[in-house]
Amino acid sequence: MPELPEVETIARTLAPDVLGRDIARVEVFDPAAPQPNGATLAALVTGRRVERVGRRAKLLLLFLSSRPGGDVDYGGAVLAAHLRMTGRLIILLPGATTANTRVVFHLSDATRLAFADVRRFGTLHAFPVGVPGRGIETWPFYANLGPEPLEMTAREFRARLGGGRTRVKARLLDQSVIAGVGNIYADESLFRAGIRPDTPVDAIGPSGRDKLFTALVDVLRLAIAENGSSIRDYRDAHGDAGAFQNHFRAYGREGEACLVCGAAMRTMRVAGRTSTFCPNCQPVPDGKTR
DNA sequence: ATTTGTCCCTGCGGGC
DNA sequence: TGCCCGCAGGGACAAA
Repeated sequence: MPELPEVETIARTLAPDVLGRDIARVEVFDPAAPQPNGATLAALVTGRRVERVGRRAKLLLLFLSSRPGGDVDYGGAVLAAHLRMTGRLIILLPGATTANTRVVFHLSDATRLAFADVRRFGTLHAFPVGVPGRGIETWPFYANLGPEPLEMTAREFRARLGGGRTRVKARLLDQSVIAGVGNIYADESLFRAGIRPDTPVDAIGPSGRDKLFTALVDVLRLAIAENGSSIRDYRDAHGDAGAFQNHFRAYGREGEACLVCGAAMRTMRVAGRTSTFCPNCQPVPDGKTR
């Protein structure tokens, strides 16, 4: 579930509770969560200090300090969490527990950071910094990520959308093209741009691409400002829901009236995902759309 | 070379 | 009321 705005929100709400603390102990309840395994991950992160909290695509990143005095000072480590569909990163208050806890990081001041995940699709990866061949840049998923949509130019977006008969929504969801866009924000930006999800990218001209880029950036910024979208599982690091679901114009509105023209919203399957659109405001392209 | 389908896993809501 | 089916925000992989 968590897409770019949700992970961004988690990073922001997590930072005050973890920055400057050391990771004292890692408690693994589900051996499948840490990659490649709990012992390796724990060895990489234990004893390090959280120096920065960041996000790349849908990955939540904890940048950890070097470990002077250790056997080998690797110059730091990076912990990367991917929450997939139902993962959560939650700061546990003293005595509190949370359901479906898979890993708990015990920090130096008794702060506990829990990684919980009902469906267990989420993963945790840890990488050393400064060790050739072992850094996060060697992780194919990470290495292949496209640029951040909020850090790219319209010109770059127009080019990266590419050509061919690939459907535009599939291209938007391709993390190697643009990083961090998922089903919700793809549908929302296509609706705002007036482009059907199954439009071949070939049929979208420069002005259509600019419109789509503007819509995407707007939607992502608004969603970040609203602390993300909480459909069911998503919560920030303190367990609070986001509010952007109250601003959806397309996602989840099948059968409801289009907020622009009143037509009944419809769904279709694109790139293996349900896609909601307005048959009137997002028409089938007649050749080259401008 | 792309692109679609299947699978990972659990829970929930709708339909019967 | 209760059961069953389909579907859910993502991505890896196999196969067409």
